[in-house]
Amino acid sequence: MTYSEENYLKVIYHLSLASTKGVTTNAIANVMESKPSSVTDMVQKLAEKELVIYRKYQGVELTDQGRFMALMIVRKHRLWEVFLVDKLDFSWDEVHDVAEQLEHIKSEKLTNKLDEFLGFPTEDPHGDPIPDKEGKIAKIEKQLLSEIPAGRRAICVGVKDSSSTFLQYLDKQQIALGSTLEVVSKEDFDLSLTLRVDNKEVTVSNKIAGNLFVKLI
Amino acid sequence: MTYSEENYLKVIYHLSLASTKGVTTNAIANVMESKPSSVTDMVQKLAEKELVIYRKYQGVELTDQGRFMALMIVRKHRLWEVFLVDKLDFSWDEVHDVAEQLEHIKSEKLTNKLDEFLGFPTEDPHGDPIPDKEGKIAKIEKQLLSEIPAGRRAICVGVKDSSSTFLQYLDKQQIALGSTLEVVSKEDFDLSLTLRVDNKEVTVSNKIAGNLFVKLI
DNA sequence: AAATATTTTTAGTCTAGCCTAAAAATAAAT
DNA sequence: ATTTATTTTTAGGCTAGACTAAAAATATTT
Repeated sequence: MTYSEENYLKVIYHLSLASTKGVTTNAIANVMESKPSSVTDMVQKLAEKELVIYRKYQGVELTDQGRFMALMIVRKHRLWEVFLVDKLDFSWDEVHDVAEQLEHIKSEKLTNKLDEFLGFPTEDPHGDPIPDKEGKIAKIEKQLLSEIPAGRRAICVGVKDSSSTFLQYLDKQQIALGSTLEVVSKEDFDLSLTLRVDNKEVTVSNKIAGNLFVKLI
Repeated sequence: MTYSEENYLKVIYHLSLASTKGVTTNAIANVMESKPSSVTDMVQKLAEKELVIYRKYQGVELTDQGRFMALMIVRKHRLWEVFLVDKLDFSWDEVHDVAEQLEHIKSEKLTNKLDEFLGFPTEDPHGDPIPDKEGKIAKIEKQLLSEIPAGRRAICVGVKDSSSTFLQYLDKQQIALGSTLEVVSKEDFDLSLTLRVDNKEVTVSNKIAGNLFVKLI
């Protein structure tokens, strides 16, 4: 498996979570910042290796083998993120690019020893679940903050967007994983929310609330 | 810098330690398990980038910039080896291949945080010195066991060959870094040595003794 | 010093992974 | 149901980094 093939599998995996149908050439090209024609080439190669099922003009789906490989890459990515934050004191908005490189290191032993060293974490610093060595993912119950009605309280458990601009915004508002948020009120006009966090009131837009995962309490 | 360019720089660095003259095309090709013609190509490319000085038929030398880059790769390689052994419980004969991959991860912050996390080690698990962030290497005084006369005692401080077969041989003889070795006798015929290690006598060939670095005590 | 052997470079191929431009298939709109 | 727009694929190129085979330079013998 080349570096590039691994990236394709990973992207197809992430896109296939969002839709039940086949993942389209265009969707892959957008995420990879490449061209649809390049995607067609690679997808045909992956199909020959039986990592994806490809039907012309219909998009691709992962085979069991392909999904497992994608899960192992996601596993490595998220374990390394935990390492960077927990052991090396990186902040949660700095880890992505480095983990993007580390996820390609090939050594099952390394991955599993790292997992052990970190205490078998089940979630990465953004609240995303970490597949175990069999590829199993512990289901996390969560909903978007934007779906919580006024008056309810919830704990912040994850982010949908993990871009550094969004994460830094949350830092500025002192919202972190584990923070308790009370939805004080919801504005009908723009669906913005007023929250109580650490006894301070903060107003966040609907866009923000639509990128924050919470668990009702 | 590509993965491949980094590997060339690293190999040229290691070869240039062994000889004062330019590093030859053939020597590089042998280490890289590639062909001399491929080396010529790459070396010309590195020369254009001013990482090496290249004179046709005369071999190459690293420029200051090239040497620094090579040192940073060696630094990463050795730091990761320490990580694998000290934190993840790898044995010293298992780390090379994984470190060979990890050395290419590009993040100064990661390298320096890792260095700190490990307690700023000065040597890797094979006794090789770790360059600091400026590229400085602490000079380690050491000599080959084969040069020690009978009757003297020395501490094992490093290995010249770090192939897993050699390292596993040392494990079997219970010789580790830090072990105290007493040269009981030296055979004139084949230059083999009889050593006392942990109150046990062991005989090692001249080839073994020529790959073990020690410090007299 | 000339002849031979070795090393190194050049010239021309090949593959992976990308690209552009054009053709073909599918989807949307009238 | 055509026409138009969009998406996807095909065809043909390009570059990095490897290769082989042949030519050129250097080293070694005699």
